[in-house]
Amino acid sequence: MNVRAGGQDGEIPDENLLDHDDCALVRGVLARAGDKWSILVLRILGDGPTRFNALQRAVGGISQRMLTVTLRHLERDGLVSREVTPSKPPRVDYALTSLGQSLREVTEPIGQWALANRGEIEGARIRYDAADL
Amino acid sequence: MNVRAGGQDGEIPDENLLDHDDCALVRGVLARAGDKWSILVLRILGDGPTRFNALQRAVGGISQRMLTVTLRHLERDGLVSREVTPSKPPRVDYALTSLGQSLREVTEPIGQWALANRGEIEGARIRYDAADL
DNA sequence: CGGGATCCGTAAAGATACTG
DNA sequence: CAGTATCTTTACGGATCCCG
Repeated sequence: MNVRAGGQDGEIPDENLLDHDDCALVRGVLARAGDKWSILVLRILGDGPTRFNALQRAVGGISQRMLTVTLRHLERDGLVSREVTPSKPPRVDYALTSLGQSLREVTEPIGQWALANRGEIEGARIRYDAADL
Repeated sequence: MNVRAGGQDGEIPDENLLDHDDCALVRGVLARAGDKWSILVLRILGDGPTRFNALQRAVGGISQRMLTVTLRHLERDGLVSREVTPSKPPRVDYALTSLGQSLREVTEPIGQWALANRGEIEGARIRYDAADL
C-alpha cells in the first residue's frame, strides 16, 4: 500500500502513500479476492482449464449459483476466461488469464503470512474474546 | 494435487501452496483486509499512533460506528493495539502491532499490483459490460 | 472525547427449482 | 451440462441518541 521501494523494517515514513481513491481500488481487489469462493476457484483454475461441473465438485460445498456468480465476477475483472465449445452436451472451460495468474502470484505471500501467523491471530482472538465476557 | 501450471512467471514451490482448509484461513485474512475501511485505517495507523477522532478525520467519510467496528475487528485479530490514557477528556491511541505491520508489508505488493493493473481491470470490466447489454 | 446501543434500509449470500 | 429465475435470509453500513 505504500509505494516506497526498499526497506522492509518497522517504520514507514509518510508521503508517497496511496491516496484515498487508490485505497478504494486496492480494497476492491482485496474484497474480490477475499470473498468466500474466489480464492478457491482461482487455486483450482491454477491447475489448468476446468469445466463448470468439475469446478463445482472440486470446490466442494459451493452452490451452482454462487459458482456462477463468482465466475462472472472473476471474468468481469479479466482474471478468468470463459471458453464455450458448442457441442452436445455443451462444454464450457474456465481458465486463468495471465492477469489472473499474476494476481495469484501476488496473493500467495498473504497465504504464507496467514499460515505463519495463524497462531498469533487465533491467540489474539482468544485473548480478546476472553477479556470482555 | 496442487496448483502450478508453469507459465511466464516466477516459481512458486508446491510445498508453499495452500490446501483446501487453509483457504478458509487465507480468505478470512483477505476478507478482513478487504472490508470497506480496514486498509485505510491500517494505512493511517502506519504513520504512527492515532487517536479516535483524528482517525475519523483522516479516513474521511467513515461513520463513528464503522470506525469503532473496524477497530474492534483489527484489535481482535491482534493487528492493532488500543491504549487508553484516563484523563479529561479521555484519550485513546490506536497503533499497529508488529503483526499489523507485517500484514501491511505483505499486502503492499497487492497494492502495487492493483495500481499496475488497474487499466487492465477497468478495461476488462468495460469490455465485459459492453458485451451483454 | 471516545465510544455503546439501537433502528433501519440495502445489498449480497445462499438454497431450491426450473430451462435450453 | 451449464446455467437462469425466484425467493429467503443474513450481513453490512449509515444515522441517531445516549453515556462516562
